[in-house]
Amino acid sequence: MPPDLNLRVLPRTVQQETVEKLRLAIFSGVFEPGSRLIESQLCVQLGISRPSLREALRSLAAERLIDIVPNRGPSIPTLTWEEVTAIYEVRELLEVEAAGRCSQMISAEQLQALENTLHAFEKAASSKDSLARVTTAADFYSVILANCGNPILEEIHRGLVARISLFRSRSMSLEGRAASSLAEMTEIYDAIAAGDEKAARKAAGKHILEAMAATKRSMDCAS
Amino acid sequence: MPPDLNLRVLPRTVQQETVEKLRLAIFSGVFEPGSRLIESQLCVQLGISRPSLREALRSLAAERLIDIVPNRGPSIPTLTWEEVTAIYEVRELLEVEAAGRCSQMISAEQLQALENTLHAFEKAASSKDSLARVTTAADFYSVILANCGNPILEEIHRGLVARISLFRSRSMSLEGRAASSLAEMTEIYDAIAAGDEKAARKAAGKHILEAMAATKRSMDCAS
DNA sequence: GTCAAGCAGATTGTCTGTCATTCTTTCATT
DNA sequence: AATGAAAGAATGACAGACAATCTGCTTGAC
Repeated sequence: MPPDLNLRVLPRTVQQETVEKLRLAIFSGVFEPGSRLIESQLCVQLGISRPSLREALRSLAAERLIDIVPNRGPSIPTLTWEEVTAIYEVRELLEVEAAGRCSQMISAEQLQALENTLHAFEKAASSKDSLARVTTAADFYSVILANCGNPILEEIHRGLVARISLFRSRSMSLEGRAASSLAEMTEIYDAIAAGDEKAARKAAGKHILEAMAATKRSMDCAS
Repeated sequence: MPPDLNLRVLPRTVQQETVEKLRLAIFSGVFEPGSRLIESQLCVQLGISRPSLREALRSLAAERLIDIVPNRGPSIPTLTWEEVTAIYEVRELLEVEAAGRCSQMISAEQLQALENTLHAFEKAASSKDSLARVTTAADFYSVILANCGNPILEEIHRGLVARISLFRSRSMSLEGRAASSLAEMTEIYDAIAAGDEKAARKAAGKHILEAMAATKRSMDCAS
């Protein structure tokens, strides 16, 4: 018998669902950055009690998806360019490593899955659905991170990407960014498919730098 | 006037203090790995109400310092060797990068602070206080991470180190580990003081690998 | 007219108490 | 000895309440 067979059926608690709902809401930009979240309002909107909501908010605060200031309550963080840069820099570290490892150990089946996400992004890139562009691009990374052999790397990467999801959707909407992004991602895929670790790392690094530059352009426009 | 001068006096809430108390308790091994935390017991011990405690527990769960299974409640995670390895591997990524950056940008003042932590560890290494050995070693890294120019790197590193604090204290108690650890840390310090980025990265990488090997030895002993 | 002081409403921090649901353990039965 | 059921324990969730704090607005003074 496998030692840690995880057959336990996890009942979904109100708190859990609330965390996920709010996380999704934050991703999709329902809340303006800097805006405050009023507990009583959220309770009504979500149809839950205050204790359950507050527990969910503490989880999100620990993930850095919201800020909580004592006696002022939760609010959506307003990231500065410095913070966004810092996040991109760590993402670069993680993704380069993950792409390199992935190229050495990915299975044929998972490689096929990676190709599928790439095609999905290709389709989304030529469409007008900006949300689809971001999610399909995220799926592409997810497959890479899931096949790098290090679950911690994956977990931390997911947390970082979540924190800058808004900026990613903005930069992905820039003229021509989706197209060049597709080219860079294809390069990463080709290197991984060829099992070329060095090329995979290089392509992943280049992709992040381009994404960071695009984000900066979009931030300059906005401000 | 500085734009984001942070003068706000942060009132300490019960929830916050509870998180810190519990975090410290987990670090110092008050709870056995795998043991369950009973809400009602903790409430009495900490002198707080259940809602406040539950909020604190959600924060700790998001930090991965405890596990919470629906309808079973919180417990101290039991890390497998695979997970510990994964954490060490990411730590290596982060610390090597941080040491390299630090060597290029640390101020004279902070370099002095780094030297002080090294001396503090030297003193602790020759003593019998195993807790002091771990905390002073952690202080040494903290200074490096605080001076790498990337607060996100620092934040994530802190989170990872927290998750394996128990293992670190165990491995640091191994015969001779403190001494060799001191030698490796001195090497890191010298490279940073000399502004030699390549040497700093190399020394930091070597130190982590040694620490990981020591942890593995201590885990093999225990099991 | 402008600025400061103070007041009222809104919001959060925290607690008590309650109840249903789910686990855990013990005990009895086969 | 293995199975099954029942009692006890613990968690998930809610409602309600009250003090402390913050926010914005009105009032008053210069």
